[in-house]
Amino acid sequence: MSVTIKELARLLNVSPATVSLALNGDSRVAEETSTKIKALADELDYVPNNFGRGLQSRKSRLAGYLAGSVTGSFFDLIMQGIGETAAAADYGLLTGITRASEKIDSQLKIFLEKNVDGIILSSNYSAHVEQFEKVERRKIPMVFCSTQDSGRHPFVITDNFKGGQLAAGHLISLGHRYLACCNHDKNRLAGNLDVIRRHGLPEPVQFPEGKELAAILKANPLITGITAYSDTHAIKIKHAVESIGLRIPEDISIAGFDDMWFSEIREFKFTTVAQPKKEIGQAAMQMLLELISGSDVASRFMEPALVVRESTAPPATK
Amino acid sequence: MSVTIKELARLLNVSPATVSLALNGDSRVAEETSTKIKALADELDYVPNNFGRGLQSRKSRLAGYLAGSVTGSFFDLIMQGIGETAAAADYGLLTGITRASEKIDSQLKIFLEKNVDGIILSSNYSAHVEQFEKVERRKIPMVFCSTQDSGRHPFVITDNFKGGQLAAGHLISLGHRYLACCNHDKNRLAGNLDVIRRHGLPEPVQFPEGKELAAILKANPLITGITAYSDTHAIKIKHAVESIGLRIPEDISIAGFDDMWFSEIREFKFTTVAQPKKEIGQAAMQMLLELISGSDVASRFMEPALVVRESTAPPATK
DNA sequence: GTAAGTTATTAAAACGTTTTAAAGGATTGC
DNA sequence: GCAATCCTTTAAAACGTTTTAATAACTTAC
Repeated sequence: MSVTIKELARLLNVSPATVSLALNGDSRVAEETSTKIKALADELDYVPNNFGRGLQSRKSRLAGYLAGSVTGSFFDLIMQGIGETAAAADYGLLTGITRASEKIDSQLKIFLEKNVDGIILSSNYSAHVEQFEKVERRKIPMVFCSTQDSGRHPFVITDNFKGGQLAAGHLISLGHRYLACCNHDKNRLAGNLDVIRRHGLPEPVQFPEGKELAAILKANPLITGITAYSDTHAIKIKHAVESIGLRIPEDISIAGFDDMWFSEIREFKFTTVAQPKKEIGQAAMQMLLELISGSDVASRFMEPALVVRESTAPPATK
Repeated sequence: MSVTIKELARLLNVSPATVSLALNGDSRVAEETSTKIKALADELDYVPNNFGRGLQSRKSRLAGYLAGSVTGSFFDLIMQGIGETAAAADYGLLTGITRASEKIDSQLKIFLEKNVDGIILSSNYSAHVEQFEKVERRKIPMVFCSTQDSGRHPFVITDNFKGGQLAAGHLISLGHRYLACCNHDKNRLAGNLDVIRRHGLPEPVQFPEGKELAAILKANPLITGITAYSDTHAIKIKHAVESIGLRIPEDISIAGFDDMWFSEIREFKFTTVAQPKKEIGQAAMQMLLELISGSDVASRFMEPALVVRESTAPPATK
């Protein structure tokens, strides 16, 4: 089959130990021998066998990534960030994309069987924490990516409080005084409220569910600005607004969150708070690697950025 | 660390061989012994070590998946299909999401190191086939998923010819006679042309690039229907159409392809040809498993389905 | 009561790597 | 010239599993 250390050793009349040492750059092996060995390894296209290696080192250089299905480019870019960082560290990324909780179980089983050195979790699995017990019992390092854990594991997440401040702050700076916060992320909402209160503005209407939005807007004609939980959510809000004959941004300004690809197309032109998606993925993997190497790791908050487009404008003078 | 076969053997005063045999359901081991062993394994949460196993079997039960970054839900669902099918067969899915060709190299290297039993390729890497030479030299089974290979490897793909027929056929059945085919997929275009010619209609304008669409529409006022390469592409076409003051579908009908999530929202309501994305992923993994087990595998064409929404309507009577 | 056959178990080798302790050979210091 | 030191190499064990061939303990048949 493929060439092994033993084979290289045989061909060069040295011992397998020497070959292993040389290939791992150990300074004990003579320059000349080392060069010779590396040259042959290169020529014969030697690839270290991960089984033999893992059996010995008890490390797989494999990371698991578990995520619920996520539409849009959000998941895509995070995963790309994770994957590229993993690859740069010679780590493989074992992925399980699924929302169904029975499937999560089987994914975790596979992660264990394949001896992943660590696991990154996106999306919120708090509902089935018991399924992670086995993982925890094995003390496999875990990092939460774009979700916040209850405390046992480090996480990386956009600074949602600051993001909430950016969104509401932008609306306020345009002159809006009566806002509605359509935000079911606690921290984003807190950021909204913080800046609203700082400016001494009236308490905003809150409808985390965003359901009866049209009715609420009708009942509160003073409202001119809305913070949305996400850009996807902003689409629904836009529909609700338009359904009662109001225009964006002339009558109502909407600030989204995430900066998805569609936010910049003509139909939407959403002002939004961009999340550094790829960087989040990179950070998550970086943190996992550190955890694996035994270091302590602190959670990280990533910087959000305001992107102003055309869904926000100064309120009409009434 | 975690419990091993040896440990189980020691605790039960049997040999490791017996434990292994029992756990693998070999009929040679006595019913009673087998039950005892399985019970303890269960209790102590035994997980077979993939290194030991792989070293012996030379199989990793790992599949590689390489894809370019793809926006929207397309990639997402395909990957979910692959992953779930893999998990059901106790296979782990090693993923590399990247477009950059240097990164592809490093991903493939990792696939080799981790001893993947097979590889699924999405998106088109024909540009750097030389990088796959090592993979081919090692005779690692490969399946192309949603791309077509030159012939050496089986693929699974939507029947694009039929999809093209569906799109154009739909426009024709609405009464359109002068079409434009904005389709840079050869087979989809061929499907378009086939049905157009069958109906004896005039040759359509073709602008695979879709660049100067506005100008072309102005120059050809007879055109009332357009087939788009994808739904994403349909957005651009819609913009071009609207930029010269034409309305959809009153003046121009557009048929998309893919059935992405955004195609059904109010701003678009695209009539489109749906691809069975998840099924494509499932089929790809299924095929790979068969290839791994040594069977011969034929390429598969998956059935597209027409989804009629509001971007198409009968042409205005002129 | 022995031979043949059946059933259940096991010892040992193998897979490919890393690592430790030891050994061999050369050089240096005195 | 002998011991101490250094540099390079290696033998051997270990990691956890599977598998093959052998062994042991029983039955059954005659």
